[in-house]
Amino acid sequence: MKQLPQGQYNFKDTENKILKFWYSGPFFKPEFNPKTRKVDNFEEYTRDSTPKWTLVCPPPNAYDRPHMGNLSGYQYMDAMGRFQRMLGNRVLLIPGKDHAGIEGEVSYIKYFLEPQGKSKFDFTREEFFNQVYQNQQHFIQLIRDDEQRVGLSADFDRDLYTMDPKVINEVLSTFVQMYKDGLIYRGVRIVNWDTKSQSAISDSQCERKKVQGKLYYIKYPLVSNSLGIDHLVIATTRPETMLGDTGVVVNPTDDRYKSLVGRKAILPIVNREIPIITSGRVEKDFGTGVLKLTPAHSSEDYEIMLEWNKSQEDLLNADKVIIDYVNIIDHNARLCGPIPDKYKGLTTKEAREVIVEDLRHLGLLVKEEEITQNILVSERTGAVIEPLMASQWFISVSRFKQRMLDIIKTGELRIYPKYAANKYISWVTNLRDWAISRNLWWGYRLPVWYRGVVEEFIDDSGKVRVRINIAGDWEDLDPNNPDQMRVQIESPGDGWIQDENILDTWFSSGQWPLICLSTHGLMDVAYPTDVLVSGYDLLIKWDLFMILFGIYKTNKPPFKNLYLTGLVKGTDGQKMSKSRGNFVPIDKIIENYGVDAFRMNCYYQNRAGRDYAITEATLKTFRNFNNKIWNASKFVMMNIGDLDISSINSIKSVTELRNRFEGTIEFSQEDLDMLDHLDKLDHEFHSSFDNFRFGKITEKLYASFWHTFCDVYLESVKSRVKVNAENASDHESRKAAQIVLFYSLKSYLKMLHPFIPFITEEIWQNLVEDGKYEIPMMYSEHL
RNA sequence: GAGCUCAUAGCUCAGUUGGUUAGAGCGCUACAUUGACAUUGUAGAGGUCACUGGUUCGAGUCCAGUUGAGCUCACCA
Repeated sequence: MKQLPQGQYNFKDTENKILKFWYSGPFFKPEFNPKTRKVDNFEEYTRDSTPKWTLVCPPPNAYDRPHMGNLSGYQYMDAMGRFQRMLGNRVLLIPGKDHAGIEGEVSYIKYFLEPQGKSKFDFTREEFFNQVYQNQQHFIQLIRDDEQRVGLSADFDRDLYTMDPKVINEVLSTFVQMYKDGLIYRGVRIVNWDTKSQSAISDSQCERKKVQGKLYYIKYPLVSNSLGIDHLVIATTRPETMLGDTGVVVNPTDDRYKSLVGRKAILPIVNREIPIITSGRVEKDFGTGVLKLTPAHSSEDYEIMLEWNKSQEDLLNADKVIIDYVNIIDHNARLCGPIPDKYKGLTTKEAREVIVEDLRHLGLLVKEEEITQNILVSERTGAVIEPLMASQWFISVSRFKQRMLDIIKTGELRIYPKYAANKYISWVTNLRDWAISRNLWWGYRLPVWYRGVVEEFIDDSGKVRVRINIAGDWEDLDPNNPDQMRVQIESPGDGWIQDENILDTWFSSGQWPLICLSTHGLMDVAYPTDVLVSGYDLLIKWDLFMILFGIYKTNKPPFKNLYLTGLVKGTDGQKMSKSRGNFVPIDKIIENYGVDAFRMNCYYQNRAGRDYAITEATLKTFRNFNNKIWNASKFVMMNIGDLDISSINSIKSVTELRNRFEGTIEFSQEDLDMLDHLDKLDHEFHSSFDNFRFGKITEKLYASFWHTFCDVYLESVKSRVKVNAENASDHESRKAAQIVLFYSLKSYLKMLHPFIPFITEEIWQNLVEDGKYEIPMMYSEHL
């Protein structure tokens, strides 16, 4: 047995050495066969009856080095991967890199173009695309280095980039197929319009922001006087949108207004007659209990319109009151449509002032109130969202909802922590058709072709219309007419123009597990994958869309277990970010404390869904722990040099150990206590991986190694192993202690390895492998 | 407004289906050690388990309510 060098544990040199060793062979490939120590071919690997265990790593954004959330997430994936390998399973962790759509484009412009005083419009679309592509290639190498550095045992030969041509082709094929299946359509619908990026964005890309606003009370006259009432007062924070009102809504149970339902009001300024309808969505207690209905510029009003029109379907034609929309805001947030000329072209902000002033002159402004409101802003650009009607591409989600809910009930998908399933269920239940086109350059361009120039415009009645110019003539675009529009990957030929938009990031990343597996021919072998690890903030974004696409393509979720990690907090307990200055850079962590200490910090006392902090105090604790492991191992190895380990090396359980030496070696009580303790710990170790309780088991391992093994057992056997065995009983007592020391240390190394692989590998190679470094310890024997 | 999570030592947190005297790390105090390890050891101080009720032989744990914190969602236009 080799002896460990004196002194403190040198994590820097050791970790570099171990990294070199791991990457000196094909050890992280599932084709690696520990029995033959050779790489099987793909066929042998897929046909082998050994259980497969597969995990797709969430691809970090390729415009920067991985952040702390990425790096700590890897630790869970890697611990599970190593554990599964130790069980003897064929393990594949598939790494990837994400082009990051809107963020990729925005960050490239911000960090590379703006410093040169340029914008993307200084280049052609192709030039810009190639620049971003090249730039991300550079980062991909840096990211891969970081991933390897923190010990991620992924198969980097299978590293996949979302802008890889194979990936692009598969993403676009899905689009074409879903279009054929009637699940993707081009339609006019209300969207969240980001005026800054000039693009629609999905609900999950918006966030709420509290602002101080004003609530304006406005008189709407009635068409005829009734029971002494000649007007209604409505309250609104957005008076400028009144030009697009197509109705007035009250709660059906509101006695104040019951008699007015079915009659008409006159919309001031434009003098349009609009019906008074009802909806349970209207709050009686807010404002005056009367809502002005602007379906084109409020998603709530849009829903009320749809519900109302649905309720009218069964009525006789004469009794029907159908509500339509009037769109009066264009893509630049300026007024347009069937409105008086004086308002046309004003921004919504300018229009608000003018209209309030005009209402005041008309004597229709009753009062103004200060109010705190939650307005919708774009998560990425920060721009205020302008809800408006637009012709966009949508995915129809209704067909997936039931199945997406069922997989929770049937247990086909398990979410950790369990309570997060509630959030998933409520999001799926309320999922609306998903707008997937984005007005950007960096991403997958829609595989949609038009026979001529296509133009979206708002007509004189406030309707959004799309027209196409074929051979000089404008006609309305009919998406079902193949002479006007086709959905396919290749251009149909000369004269066909490709849609300018790109696909939403989640459209591609939602297919990620499917694409990773199919690209590598692994759908039959590894789908659904075993676990997906993501931050809980991605549950309603990425995770949800992956499940949607998984169900679309296979009727199964793409993973059996979803482990949601907490978010990483900084030294001050706040969410970690560079701008807050509570950020410990990974380079500094590795330099000062080592990767193993960082990894322990990620697991220790942590649970699914709970935020946790990476702090220097904790890192120091685990650096000290590693040093303790090092010194204890050194002590054990110094004292068992004359023990023939070959006879005990293959022993795998405490029971087996005791049977082997039954009648030949008499273990003392302290030996037996130690062995019992290890036996229990080993059970907990296994069950903690079944239950994803990493915090618990690392805490136990830490306490057990330090306090039970070092402080109690090691201290108690010192005199026994040091004695010069002159008489037979001393000699036997010494041998018993040596056996327990060896077995204990080996057990601890195995149980600690998934979490702190570097130091355990180094000690293992010397303790068990005689310093050979031929095969990683996770393969050298099964648990 | 709704939902979720949480409230345990100075700080960060464990405490699995209720069961002796409530635990760990860091920090603090005293002492020790040339030892495998000062990145150490031994001992110690420090808690009304947010509050109030209830169930129970027994509650940090279960139930109801109150207060406070955080997160998420949302139809207060």
